[in-house]
Amino acid sequence: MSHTLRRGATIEGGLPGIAGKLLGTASHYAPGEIEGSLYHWWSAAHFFAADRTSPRPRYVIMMPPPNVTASLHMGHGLNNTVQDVLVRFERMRGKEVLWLPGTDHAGIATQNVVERLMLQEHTTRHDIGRAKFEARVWAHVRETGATILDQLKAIGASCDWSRTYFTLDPQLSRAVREAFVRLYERGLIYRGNYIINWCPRCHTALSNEEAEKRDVDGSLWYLRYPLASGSGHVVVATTRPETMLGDTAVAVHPDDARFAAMIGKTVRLPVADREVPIVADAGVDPSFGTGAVKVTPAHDPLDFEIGLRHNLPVVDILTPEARISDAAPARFHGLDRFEARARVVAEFDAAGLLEKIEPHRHAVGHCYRCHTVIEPRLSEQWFVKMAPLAKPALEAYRAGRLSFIPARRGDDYAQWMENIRDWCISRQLWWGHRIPVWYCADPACGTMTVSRTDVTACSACGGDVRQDEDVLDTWFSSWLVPFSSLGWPDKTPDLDAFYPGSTLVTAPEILFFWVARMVMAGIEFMGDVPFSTVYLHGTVRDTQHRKMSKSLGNGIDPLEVVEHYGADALRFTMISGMAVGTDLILDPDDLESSFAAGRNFANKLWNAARFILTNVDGPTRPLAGPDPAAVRPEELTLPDRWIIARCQSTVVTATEAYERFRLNDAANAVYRFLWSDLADWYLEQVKPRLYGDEPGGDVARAVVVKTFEVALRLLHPIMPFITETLWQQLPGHAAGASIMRAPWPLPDPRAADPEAERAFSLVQELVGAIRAIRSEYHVEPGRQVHVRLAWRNPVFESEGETIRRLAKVADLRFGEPTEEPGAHDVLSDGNGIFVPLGDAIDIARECARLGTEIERLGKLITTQHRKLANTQFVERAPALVVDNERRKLTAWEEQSTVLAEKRRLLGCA
RNA sequence: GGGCGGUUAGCUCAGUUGGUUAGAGCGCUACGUUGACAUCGUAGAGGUCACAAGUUCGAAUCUUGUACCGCCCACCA
Repeated sequence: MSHTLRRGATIEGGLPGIAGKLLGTASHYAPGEIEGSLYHWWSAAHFFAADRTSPRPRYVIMMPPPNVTASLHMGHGLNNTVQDVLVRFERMRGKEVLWLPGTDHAGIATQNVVERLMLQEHTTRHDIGRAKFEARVWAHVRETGATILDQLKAIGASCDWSRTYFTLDPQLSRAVREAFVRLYERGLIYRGNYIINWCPRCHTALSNEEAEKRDVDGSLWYLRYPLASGSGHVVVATTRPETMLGDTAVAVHPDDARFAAMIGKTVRLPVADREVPIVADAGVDPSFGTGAVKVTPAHDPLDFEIGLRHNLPVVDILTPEARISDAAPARFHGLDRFEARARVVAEFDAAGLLEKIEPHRHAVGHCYRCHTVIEPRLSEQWFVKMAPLAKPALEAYRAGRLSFIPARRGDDYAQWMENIRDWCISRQLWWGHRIPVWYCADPACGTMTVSRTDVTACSACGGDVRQDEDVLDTWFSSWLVPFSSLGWPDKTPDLDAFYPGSTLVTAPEILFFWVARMVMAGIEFMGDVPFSTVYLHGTVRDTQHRKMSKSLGNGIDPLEVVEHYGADALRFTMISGMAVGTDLILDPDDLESSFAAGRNFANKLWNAARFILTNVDGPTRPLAGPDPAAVRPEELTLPDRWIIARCQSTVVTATEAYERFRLNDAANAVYRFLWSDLADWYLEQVKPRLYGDEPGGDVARAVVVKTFEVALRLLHPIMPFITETLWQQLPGHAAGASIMRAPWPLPDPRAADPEAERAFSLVQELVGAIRAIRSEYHVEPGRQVHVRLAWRNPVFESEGETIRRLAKVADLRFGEPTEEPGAHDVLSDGNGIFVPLGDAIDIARECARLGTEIERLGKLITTQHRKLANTQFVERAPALVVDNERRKLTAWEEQSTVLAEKRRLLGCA
């Protein structure tokens, strides 16, 4: 198999700093000395780069672009490790892989960061003006911009860095304008006055998705509005009493008999001292509060609609800072909304108009960037009409062109699409893509020009124009990334080669912000979904299941983990610790408990490789194939056949697990093979042959190297550094080749060998049983014991040497009943084990031990008898199951008989 | 308020169409420096699978209910 280097790159003489390091070195793997130079080599050899001219099938992943000002946290670490695992897997499987990285300009977030910095310098963006502020942000971004991408390299991310993008790049900005203008031309973008989510701290509108709902313990205030006619009143319930300053009506349900007589009358609004009508509107829920609702069209979405239906005036009582505006009585001017709330309530109370206060828990919107309580506020903004975009995006999902892992996330997607609401895309920020709309300066003309290119004169009258002050929602550029990053709207070769992509890997938080919108944009602008599978992985949380965050101080710094444990340990922990649909729980106060396993595993591999390499000199024989030097089947010992079969089954298990995104299963399968099967058993078993004390050393070497090498390939996507390091040391591949581009191991059905697996597992069982007896009776570690087995078993004869060595047995004999004192046990096939221990044996203890075991078996046998005596079971259960149960019973009975006989021989009471 | 998940060993989690004597890693206990590895080896302790009822020859697995935890959605002011 050839390992083609990209773009003619060749690495002369192997890897700098790695070759020759392995042998004769310390017994501890030192990732820090290796990872950097390995990554550099991979990168320099263009192993990460995608070749658009390649005839191979494509595999494309768009990295969720981190915020340009972000620095790496565990969430990024997890997200990008998952992507890297998939990408490395598919690369080895022969796909032409593009993993495209980029950064997001992150409008609000970045602007906030820079504004905070400026605050320390005692200046604000308003002091320096828009142009200078933009320049200031650019300077900041340029300075810190690539930080997070560089940090990703430390965890081994194999992105195609040559194609890295930034959402404010000229090319992507052009795409944004193109998308805006096209949607505008299709009538899907409009401008209008609606109630939007307003963040009083960021001074901008937010989309519905950006308004984070949180349950808050508030109150429901019952306010009495006296009827203007003089006698009587109506009581309204509200969670925001201060908004009554902007009330322009009271509404009741048209069918509500309690208020029928009041409809059409007016109330005298206390505090604000205005007269407002009582109207009937079907939007009112008669069962909530008093059934009468105060109507504040400027500050509530439902009230706004009621206002439209009844032609009510709109009184905006709030400034952009959420202070009371001059639309309210003078004594309220400038009060913060919460101060005003207290003051309004106090005045109602003083006037005897506060009916009651009830505690009330309800959801309140918070800004997703700064967590300030959002104010619903009437405002003129730009919107995208979403229903026409959602329809085909929903159909694509229903038609199976888009699938989710875990599958139930598809329900969330469909539900959101079905209930889609228009997207408010204008933001009152300075950092972002400015809205490509120009207004004629001449009010008499009033023309609005929407343009792909900058406009300097009115398209109608040729007069001066001014551009819309607002910028677009950050997500308006992100949703185009699957194609804008490839050159759209131009028909570039990259776009042709790499759209649509394959898999999208992200956290569920941005399913609606980003994933769903990308699907809509992909279909709208490219005519096809941007990816076919969405893998939504879990969230990184602490042991109390709280999301890791800077503000909570419960974060773990991935780079610190890399420094202390190595990138492979970090990756192994994250991958093996998270199943599909579950979160990743880590303890920030105990890194050792989380990451030691990965480090230890890497170290185990390091030492296994040291051992193998000290005993392998040069190329090994092929295990199969036309090569006349190939190992012939009859040359293989039972342990050889066993480890080859285990290796084969690990290939099948791991491959399927990777394919099904069950990465933890893949990690565990390879872990178990390498540690439990290969290191604990096969390497221990094979030592004499490797040392040259026995014939067949060349076969043993071939088996060891081959199975180890296959396992390294299976593990490479998860632990790329250690696997590459060790793989480089193994014989049998071309100079300059990388495991990164080595072919994925293919399942070979001929390697399956159930007979060998069964036989060797009996050997394992016998060794384990003898060891347990040794341990139980505190036989000195160095001392050899004699072992007698009740009956002859060819496997134990052929593997006698192995058994003697691994269990420290002096001699293994068969069928010699004896009455001397010793310890007894029985194998699952009913074969009895006897270990004579002479004076070391405690007869009473041994009797008790056997008694306990017989009792345990007795219970099983009783249950089993009952089960098999049950005609219902025997008749209804599948024959295979019944047979199996019969076999179990026989085995238990045999074992029990054997143990009972042993007890008799010992003279137990 | 609606929808969806989860609850298995001290901790983090596996357990695929019901057939299990319920597993792994970490942690814990005892012993151990055997010619790869003490970041290791060997052996071991530890679970009425949240609770209750049901379906079935058989339930960790299916159904219903309860409790607790979590996620998503929602204009009852």
